[in-house]
Amino acid sequence: MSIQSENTFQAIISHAKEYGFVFPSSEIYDGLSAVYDYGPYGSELKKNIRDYWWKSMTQMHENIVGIDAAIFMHPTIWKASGHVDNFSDPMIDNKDSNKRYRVDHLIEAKADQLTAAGKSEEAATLIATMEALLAAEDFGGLKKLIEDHKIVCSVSGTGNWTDVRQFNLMFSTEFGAVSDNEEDNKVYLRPETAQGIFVNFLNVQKTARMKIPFGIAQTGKAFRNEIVARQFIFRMREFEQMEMQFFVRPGTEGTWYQYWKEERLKWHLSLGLPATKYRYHDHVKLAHYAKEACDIEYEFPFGFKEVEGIHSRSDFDLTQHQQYSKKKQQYFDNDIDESTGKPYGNYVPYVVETSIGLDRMFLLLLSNAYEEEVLTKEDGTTDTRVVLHLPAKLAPVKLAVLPLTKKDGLPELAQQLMRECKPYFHCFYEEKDAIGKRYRRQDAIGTPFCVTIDHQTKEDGTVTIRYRDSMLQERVAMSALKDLVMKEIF
RNA sequence: GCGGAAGUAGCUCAUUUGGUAGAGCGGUAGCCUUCCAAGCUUCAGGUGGCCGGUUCGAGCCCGGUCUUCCGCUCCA
Repeated sequence: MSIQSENTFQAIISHAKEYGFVFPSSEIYDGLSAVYDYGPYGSELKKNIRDYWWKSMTQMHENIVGIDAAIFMHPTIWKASGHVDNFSDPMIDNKDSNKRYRVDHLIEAKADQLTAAGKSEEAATLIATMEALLAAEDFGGLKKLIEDHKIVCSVSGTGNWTDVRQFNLMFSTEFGAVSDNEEDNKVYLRPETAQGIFVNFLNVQKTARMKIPFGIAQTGKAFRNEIVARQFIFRMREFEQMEMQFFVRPGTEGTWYQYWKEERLKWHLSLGLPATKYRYHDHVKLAHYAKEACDIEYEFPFGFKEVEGIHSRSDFDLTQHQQYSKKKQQYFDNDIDESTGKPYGNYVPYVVETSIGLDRMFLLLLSNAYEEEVLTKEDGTTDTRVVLHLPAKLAPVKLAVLPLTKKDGLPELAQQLMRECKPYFHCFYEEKDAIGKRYRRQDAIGTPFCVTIDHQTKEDGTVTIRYRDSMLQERVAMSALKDLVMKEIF
């Protein structure tokens, strides 16, 4: 029985803070908007998710290898990828309708009106002025131009505008200590990890002697200067991605797209997460690089939201890099094409991408795990416990070792068990407070197994293992414990 | 970015019209107990988000700012 209150999300955020999973960044300085830090248990959980993903990609697929590319990359990469151009347009908002316009679209529409009214000369002047101002990045001038021509919002009909702003979602900084010209030294913090894979495509293919089809996996931080970043760690300005780019022969991308679409959902379900909380969302409107795209969505407390994306990116990225870098990004395919009897030969591979947000996966697990459970005690009274039903293989702490008392040599036996298990998985030792209280503390951080050492342990070498989800207890040999836990977390 | 709401101890919240802040839970140290948050004792923890204004006096009134949540917008 669970209390699914409407404040579940709030409760999860509080719990994450109270038990050392997630803290607001720079909290003693009032925090930094949409930036969060992971605490002792949070960093363990996050690392476990990352490791599980990494292993499922690289270790479990012989044709997938990993890399770890730098966050700084050559500025031209972002021109080639389309990130610079697609987000360099100045925008303006109407304060009454809250509708946002691209400044050039707004002014061009006005020019069209003028032309239609027979004032084509005025229209031409307007366009020329606009282009000069855009080239000079004179945002004040652009706003004035809009106001001077009494351009109004088509929804509200008013000319109540905000200032003109440039919404580039990439963070930039200067590269190198001495700078004569800021633009020359401008570098971006990567807005996605994928490009680090694309630009290393040939390095990896050659050195790891990979044959198509093959994949390159990477986890790492990415940065986006989101206009609105909210919902706890769901949308942050600094976040971590786990991406895999799968390079395939042109013409086979549809099959591989289907394959990874299904494979990735299976990965989620392999963690024991409920299928009913998942759904696919196929994209109708596609990004500039995409051929096919879908999201794997999960039902968070605030609704169905994207956790992972699977995109068929065609040869867009490699072709762009080939063009901008003037280095061929081709692969020679020695396999025989049955229709011609000859090798497939040189081509730019197509790419199917799987891209999952690590922080979103973290929030997903926390949302799924959190429960305020009502317990009915033997005397009929009720009690509640807060428990995180995290998958055992991802839990920050796997085993809590708890001597029933701190006397009679029980701590010594418990320490012996600690020494035995510590090298294999994360253990936690505690002898303070009543046993029930210690169980509850472990429930709150999602520890799947607690072990109690009592007086009987001294006589027959058995201990009590207590399971987090069922709260059931069993007597098992202390010597069997390590293997018992190992079996559950692998 | 626009609109709405909120910010008091680690968490959840009190503090009746302005008079220099309390509780429960949690934490800590110890006693006692020993299989599901028992009890007793000890201690720690807040310049009321921050800055300014009004006032003899501000957690409370006013302005600004930061942060968070909700709706809209955005999300290559």
